[in-house]
Amino acid sequence: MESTFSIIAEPNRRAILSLLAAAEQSVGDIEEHLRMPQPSVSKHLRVLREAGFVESRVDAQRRLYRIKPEPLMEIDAWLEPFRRYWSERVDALERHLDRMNPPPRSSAPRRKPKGKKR
Amino acid sequence: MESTFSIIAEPNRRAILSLLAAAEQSVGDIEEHLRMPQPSVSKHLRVLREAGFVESRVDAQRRLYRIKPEPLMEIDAWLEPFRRYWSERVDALERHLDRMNPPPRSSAPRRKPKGKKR
DNA sequence: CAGGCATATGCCTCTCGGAGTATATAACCT
DNA sequence: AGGTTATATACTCCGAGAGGCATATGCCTG
Repeated sequence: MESTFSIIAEPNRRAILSLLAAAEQSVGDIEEHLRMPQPSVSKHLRVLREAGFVESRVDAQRRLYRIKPEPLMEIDAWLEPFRRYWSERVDALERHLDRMNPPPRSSAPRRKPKGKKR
Repeated sequence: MESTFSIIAEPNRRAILSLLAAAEQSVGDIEEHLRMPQPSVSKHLRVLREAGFVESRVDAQRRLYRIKPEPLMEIDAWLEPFRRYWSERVDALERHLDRMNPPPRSSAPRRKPKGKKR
C-alpha cells in the first residue's frame, strides 16, 4: 500500500526530498550529501518515484532526480481543515473562552449525549 | 521515538484528528463515528496526546479530546520549501523550459560535477 | 457500597518495512 | 573487448508498531 503519509514518515526520505527541493540531484549527489549508503538511496528513491514524489531523467550513466509536487500538495490539502487552529493560537484567549462556555461556532455538530450524565 | 510524521502516517489516527478538527469529541464518540474498537481508540489517543496533537479534559467519567495544533503546524512548516512547486504546476510551460535550459532561479546552488562527463 | 459505564493498560502475535551486504545491469572510456 | 563508474535489485535479518482480547482503573448513581 504505502500511503502518501507513511512515505514521508521515513526521515531519510524527507531528507532526500528536502535536498531535491533546492535543486535536481543525482543519486551520487544525494549519497554524498546525506552520507548514506548508495543502495539505501536508490531504494528510497524507488519508493518516492513510485509514489509520484519524484521523477528521474537520464543523464549518461547517472539519473537526475527532481521533485514532483502532487503528493506533497495532497498533504498540504489534508492540513486545510486544521488551519483555523493556527490563528486561534495567536492569542490563547479565544481558546480559553471556547473552553468555558458553549463554542459559538455555527456549524459545529453538537454531540448527542450517549450516557445519561452532563 | 515516534516522530511527528510517523504519527500521522497511521490512517486511524488521521481519521481521529479529522474528526477532532470539526469539534471536541469523547472517546465514545470517536469509537462510534469511526467504528473501531475502544482500546484501539484509546491507544491512538495516547500516542496523539503524548506527541502533542491533542489534549484532553475531564468531563465526569469521560474524557473530551481536542486538537492541539503545534505538531501540525510543524508539518505545515516543513512543506514550505516545496510550495514554490505548487505555482510551477499552474502551467507546465515553466517546468518544461526549466528542464530545457539552465534554471533561471537566482539562489539555487549549482551541483559540482563529480564524475568527468556531462 | 455495589454495580455499571467510560476509558486506560497489559500482553501477545503478526506483519511490514528499513538496514546491510552482495550482486546485477547499464553506460561510458580507452 | 575489458575495465570502471553509476545505479538498481535481491535476499536476509531484525525491530517497531498495530490489532485483538482480557483486564484494570476510575467515576458516578442508586
